[in-house]
Amino acid sequence: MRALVIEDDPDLRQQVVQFLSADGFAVDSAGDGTQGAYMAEEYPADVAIVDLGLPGTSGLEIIRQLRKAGRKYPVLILTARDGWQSKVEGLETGADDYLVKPFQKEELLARVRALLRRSGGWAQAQLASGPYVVDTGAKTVVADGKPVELTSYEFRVLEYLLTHAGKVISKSELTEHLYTEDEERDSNVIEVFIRRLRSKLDPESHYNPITTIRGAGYRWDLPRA
Amino acid sequence: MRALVIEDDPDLRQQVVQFLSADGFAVDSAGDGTQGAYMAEEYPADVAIVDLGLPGTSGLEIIRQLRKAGRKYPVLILTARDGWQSKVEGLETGADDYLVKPFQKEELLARVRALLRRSGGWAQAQLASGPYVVDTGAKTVVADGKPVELTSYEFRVLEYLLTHAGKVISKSELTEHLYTEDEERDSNVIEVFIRRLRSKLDPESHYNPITTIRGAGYRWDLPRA
DNA sequence: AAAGTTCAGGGCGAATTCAGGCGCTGCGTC
DNA sequence: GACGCAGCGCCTGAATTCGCCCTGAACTTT
Repeated sequence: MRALVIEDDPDLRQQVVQFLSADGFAVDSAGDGTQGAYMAEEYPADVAIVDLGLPGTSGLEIIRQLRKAGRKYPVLILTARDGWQSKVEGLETGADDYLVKPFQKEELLARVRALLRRSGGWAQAQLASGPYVVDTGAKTVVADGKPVELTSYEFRVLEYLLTHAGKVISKSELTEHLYTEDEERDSNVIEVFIRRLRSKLDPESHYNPITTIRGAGYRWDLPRA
Repeated sequence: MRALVIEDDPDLRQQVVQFLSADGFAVDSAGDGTQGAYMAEEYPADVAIVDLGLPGTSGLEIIRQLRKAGRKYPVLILTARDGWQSKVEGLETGADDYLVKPFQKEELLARVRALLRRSGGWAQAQLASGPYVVDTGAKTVVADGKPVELTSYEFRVLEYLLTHAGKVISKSELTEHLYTEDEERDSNVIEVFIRRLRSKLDPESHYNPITTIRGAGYRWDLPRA
């Protein structure tokens, strides 16, 4: 998952980036509204965290532009305690949730995860599909009741596919959402991760959860519960 | 475990902090409601002890804010004898237990431990998992019926992992909950404690109670009884 | 003296790359 | 329409790289 952080206070921005990275996000960040607005339109993302009190283009303006440009991903806004009334404006403008500063790491992560689940159409922390149960919080996967050990990147690929179940995801889309550096690498990492995922999730080829669409990408084909 | 103490009487506050520290808690404390409310939102904690009769933001208000902000950890309220009716209000507001002043050290610790156990999903004083029995009150550990000698910090690490059995706990989360100073240190203390814990708990590698999830943290993997 | 912390070296698992092979797909020929 | 061929994309197993974590021991603090 790829997140965009727009926050002017360098310390706070640094912290938020750190939290998200540690939780397995690919993170882009901007320190002012102008740069933020640019990134919001240029870069792919799955969620944005935007401070409302920004120099340059205001947070509200960013959200407006972002929605106008057709970006559908959820936006979490950060507000100062005394500026809580602006949150209403923010939510009306198109933000999806808000968090009052100061806040705790766990709180931020919980909200972000909740937004992502909602945007994928889920309400709970555990996602079930076919014989699989994926816990995005605990980062565990269970197949037919038996735990499956996945490495960090394997889990991220699975998570992304599952969040977009039924849709074809291209390899470049996966790369963009899993890695922060947006250099298109000449590599087959994704293919390798797909292979490992398949062999770990379905060693005996009973379900074949991931089908490959030649020339287009991959698709998670099991119905979600 | 990290506790937050909010109490205006300096002597009593000092005492409570002392009790908890001596029992192995990392303790933050505040002398008035305003500061307390701030800390409640700013710092991570596993339990809070709040006096209801506070200057500044009232104790009830703190609990309200705390719950509104999504903090799930248990709250123990302190009430004066003649203000016992306020305890009802407190419990309704979201506190989990109460203690009437004056009280004894043992009573306080017992209640706090009970709350922590309940929040972790247990009802009893002794926690059993695999061949291990951990007594959080007596701070003793038994493996296969034989006592295991742990140092204070080793015990704290074990306790935290066990309380969150099955969940991946990052090194930074451990640091946050074991130490009061929240500076992120460039150090490998946690790794060292993990190592010592492993060698003491399982010298012959029979159970491997703590698995490391590379890049993410550690997880207590034995089922709890 | 015991517990806690730091340090440096090395091991090992995860991430990435590489090279070879297979299978789809489109096109040309019969 | 059938067949064959060529090209590209994907699969796959193994080699290589990279850096996190482990480990033993020295150092510091209580």
